[in-house]
Amino acid sequence: MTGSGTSTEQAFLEQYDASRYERPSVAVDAALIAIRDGALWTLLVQRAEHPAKGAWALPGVFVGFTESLDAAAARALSTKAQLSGVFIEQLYTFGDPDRDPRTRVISVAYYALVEPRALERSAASPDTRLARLSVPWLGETGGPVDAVDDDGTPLPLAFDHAAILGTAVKRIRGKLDYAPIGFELLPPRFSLRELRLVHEAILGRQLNKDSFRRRVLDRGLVLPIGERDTTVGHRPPELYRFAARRAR
Amino acid sequence: MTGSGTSTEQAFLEQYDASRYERPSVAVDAALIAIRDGALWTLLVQRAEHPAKGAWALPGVFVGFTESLDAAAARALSTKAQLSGVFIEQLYTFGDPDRDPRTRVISVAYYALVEPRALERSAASPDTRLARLSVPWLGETGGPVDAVDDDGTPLPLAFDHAAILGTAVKRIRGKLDYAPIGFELLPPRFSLRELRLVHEAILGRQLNKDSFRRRVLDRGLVLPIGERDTTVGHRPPELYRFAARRAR
DNA sequence: ACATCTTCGATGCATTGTGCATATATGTAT
DNA sequence: ATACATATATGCACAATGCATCGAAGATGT
Repeated sequence: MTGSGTSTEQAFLEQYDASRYERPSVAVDAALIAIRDGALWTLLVQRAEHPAKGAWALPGVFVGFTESLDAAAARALSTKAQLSGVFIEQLYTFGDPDRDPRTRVISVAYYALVEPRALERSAASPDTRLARLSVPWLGETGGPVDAVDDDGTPLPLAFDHAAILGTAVKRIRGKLDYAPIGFELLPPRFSLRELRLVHEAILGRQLNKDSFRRRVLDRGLVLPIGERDTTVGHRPPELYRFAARRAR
Repeated sequence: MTGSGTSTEQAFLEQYDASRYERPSVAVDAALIAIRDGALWTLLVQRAEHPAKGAWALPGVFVGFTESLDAAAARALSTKAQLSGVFIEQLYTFGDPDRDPRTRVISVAYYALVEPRALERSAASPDTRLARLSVPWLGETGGPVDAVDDDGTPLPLAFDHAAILGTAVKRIRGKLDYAPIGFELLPPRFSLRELRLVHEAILGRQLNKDSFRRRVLDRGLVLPIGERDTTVGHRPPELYRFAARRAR
């Protein structure tokens, strides 16, 4: 039945052995997204070792042998960014054989939505930095994005992390149409203007003020809490809270 | 600098060694989706070996060490279903540590849209079968789906493949709202009724006939080719072709 | 005190997309 | 010839949206 050296068996073994016995490494990388000053920001970690030494990378870890992917992503956030309890979701898996020069590393990318203050706190150590994202495409075209330091200097990104960040931006833009995102990016109390600015930063374009107000209110996504923000320098806006936490 | 046995280094090594030296296997599994008789169908392969011997599985292969994920998915389609040149896209990565009883196997799942005739041809061998999908949830709720044989008998699915298929259905339903899917599931010439039945099968609900016609025509997604289908047993409908191939 | 500026929040109107009903057209089946 | 099924076009009601207008409510400058 088996053992006779036919050419079909040879072909089978050639193909099967290569994939079975030389296993790729599997990592998770997390694109942490926050919104501040009308722009998208992410958290980057400077690489201390080769390859891409000195370049800036997404926080990531290798997946433990008995660890789920979600748990590995949570561990990356907790060990590399001192963050926990944030919205996080699997994004896409990047598996170009040449994406890491050391060896074959397949990266299961995640994205997380974080309040800007929490992200600022996690960028305390000197090898981590908040970077502003510069998205060179409109809508959901897709493609890599650039990272720029607080003072405007570009931050070179390691591996294919520019593509990972671009995929995250594309995903978030797409989800905004039907999912109540933005909820994870704001404090518990916010004005409709703040919510709209979050949406505009994500989409990279301006939105109609009145349509946005009507849509959000008519759909019952937010509820007024009966207070106003008296710190704004103009007519104080009503403050709202999210009606129901979804998407988690 | 290094080598002094501090507890932090111990903790670091414990965490790093486990993930680095005992690597998970990485596979791709493909959910092939076709539409026939107003229902969703997929191609399943009966497992000849343990584990889950006799159960039905998605066509899949282990990822070669120097092989990209997309190439592995194409190889799964070509070697297990004799299919090539179809629309295929990465879906989600399933990494539950216990999803495969043999060892840790992380599966990068893909979904593909196939014309029903092509899928029928690929289900020729006795260990492959076309299965009808029974989706027990509405809209984009999500969750596992069941597979039923041609004659109505349920087909037990191996591993977490019911969840993979459910994720594929959910993804396709979501994409239908804004992407010109359905184009990969129909022959080059089709009537608006056939296109609508494809959409209804994907969404699992009926659509308004006139709204569908207007929307498709107004958006210029399809173009009349000036011929009619005279084989239908009623007034012959105009035949259309897709205006532009997108989504690939 | 007063004008000016900014944003808030409400209202009206035109446009567009959609669900639904109606009417006619054009084939097959009996 | 008649019934039946679907195609195709049109009209109407309703909802969502973009856009413009208007008054309200705060801060700031003179």
